[in-house]
Amino acid sequence: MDEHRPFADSRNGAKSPSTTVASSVYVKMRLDILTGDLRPGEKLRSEFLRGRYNAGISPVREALNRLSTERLVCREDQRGFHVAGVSKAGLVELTKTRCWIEEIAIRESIEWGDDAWEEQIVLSFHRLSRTPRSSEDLTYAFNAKWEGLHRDFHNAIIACCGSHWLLGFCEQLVDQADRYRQLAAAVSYPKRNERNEHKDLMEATLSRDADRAVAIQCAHIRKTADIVLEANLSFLPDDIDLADPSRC
Amino acid sequence: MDEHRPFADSRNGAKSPSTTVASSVYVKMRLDILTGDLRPGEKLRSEFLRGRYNAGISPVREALNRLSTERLVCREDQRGFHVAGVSKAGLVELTKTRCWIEEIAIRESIEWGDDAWEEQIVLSFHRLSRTPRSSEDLTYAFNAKWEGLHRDFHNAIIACCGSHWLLGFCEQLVDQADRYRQLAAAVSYPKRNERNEHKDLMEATLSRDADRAVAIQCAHIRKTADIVLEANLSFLPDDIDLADPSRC
DNA sequence: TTTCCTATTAATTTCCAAATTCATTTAACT
DNA sequence: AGTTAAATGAATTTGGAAATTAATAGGAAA
Repeated sequence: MDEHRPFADSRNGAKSPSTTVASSVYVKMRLDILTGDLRPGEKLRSEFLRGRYNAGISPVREALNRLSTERLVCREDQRGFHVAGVSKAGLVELTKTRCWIEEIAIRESIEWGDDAWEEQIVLSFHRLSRTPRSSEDLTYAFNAKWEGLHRDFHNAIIACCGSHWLLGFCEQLVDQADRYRQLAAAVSYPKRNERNEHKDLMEATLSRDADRAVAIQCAHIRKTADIVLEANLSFLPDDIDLADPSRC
Repeated sequence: MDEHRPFADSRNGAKSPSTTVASSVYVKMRLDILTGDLRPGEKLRSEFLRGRYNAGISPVREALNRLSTERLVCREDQRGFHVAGVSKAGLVELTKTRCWIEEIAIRESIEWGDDAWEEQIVLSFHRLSRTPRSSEDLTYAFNAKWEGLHRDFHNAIIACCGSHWLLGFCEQLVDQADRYRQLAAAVSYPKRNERNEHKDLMEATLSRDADRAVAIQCAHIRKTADIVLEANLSFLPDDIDLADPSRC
């Protein structure tokens, strides 16, 4: 119960959509999982979360239940909740699926995108390219602003695919991929020139060259995965351990 | 608290995974939404659900939160829950997306499927073909057994696609499509010979003719959608009403 | 009539304590 | 020793009451 209802504006008829504690916990916990602040496989005890997010048990459980159906949290009846686990095999499967789904989204978006769509891509690329990847200069530190703009850019590309379902699937897969990306961000930084990759993607998209845009995007996705795989992270198992409750 | 924990088997080491009230409500409510027993757009008040499922508020809310992230229920902070709405435009978008996703799943599954996969397809087709579409003879009545076997058959086809994500997406889209199908089931029954459609799909799949299998499956999906659209159901709006809270 | 404000009612959300279930240890027995 | 059973402790799950918020109705002012 900290910053709940920061401003209850009731002057004009525009109803201010006040949020709930459950939703606020949901957003925070989701972010903590994506950044790896809550580590893969970690047990999520209600008392611990109660303290961490300064909320009661009910809103905490509501958030956990929401996250469990998006596969960020895994639930076992009568045995509570875990952060979903990760594995090399899982990353390979995820990467493969992302390439399939994003290919459709890009092709459709390029076919149906209009002027406003093009402008949004240019704009979001500009904003992204002016923001540093890391919030520190020499070492890697999570930069929430860059992360947000990065998502905006990739979302702008596929925005006109014509299916809310497809957009939702892409987002869910990006969420999952982000968890792996954060695991290796420190290792890979600053080996990579992501700006050029994004620039190429933008140019191919704006010139409506679907084949090339798809190729660039898939290479982009695979490269990120390869960096994680080649980092040989000790805490990343080859496959999902079926005895592990965080397998999901 | 009716049939909770039907048998608490603790003889052998194999831990019997006892379920929770929340999960039981979740399953029941999900089914009620898929069959249309809880109608699209309907408000879901906690008191009403409390009575309907004979449970406390906490498990009911946990079920609602789970369903809301799978887009079967739509949630508005401080304003409660609705069954997700339906519309003609929504059905068109859903159908388009299903064709995209299932095409990938079928092609991959045909590429990677083994002997056991083929046998499972034959088996599930056999079971499906021996089960009546309707649980009554002349008029349509929901037949849970047929619905289950129907899902099993289509799942068997794509089972070897190699991606749990893709399988999950297919299932989510089938869930949504089922809601539309039930809306028009009474109207379309018994106009259609679904058995032949399934037979053709099975044969194309077993002969590893991916192009044909995809064509049949997409036609299958589109035909179902067309029946719903052409039924001109009075309660099916053209587009989603943005003022309607059940829009999601 | 319309708009705005207030009082009232209804519904949602949250906290918390009791009930249930799981995990671990200890004891008893073969 | 090894296995089974009971006992203890810890964690999850649940029901309901209290707090918060939205929706509604009624009345005053423009």
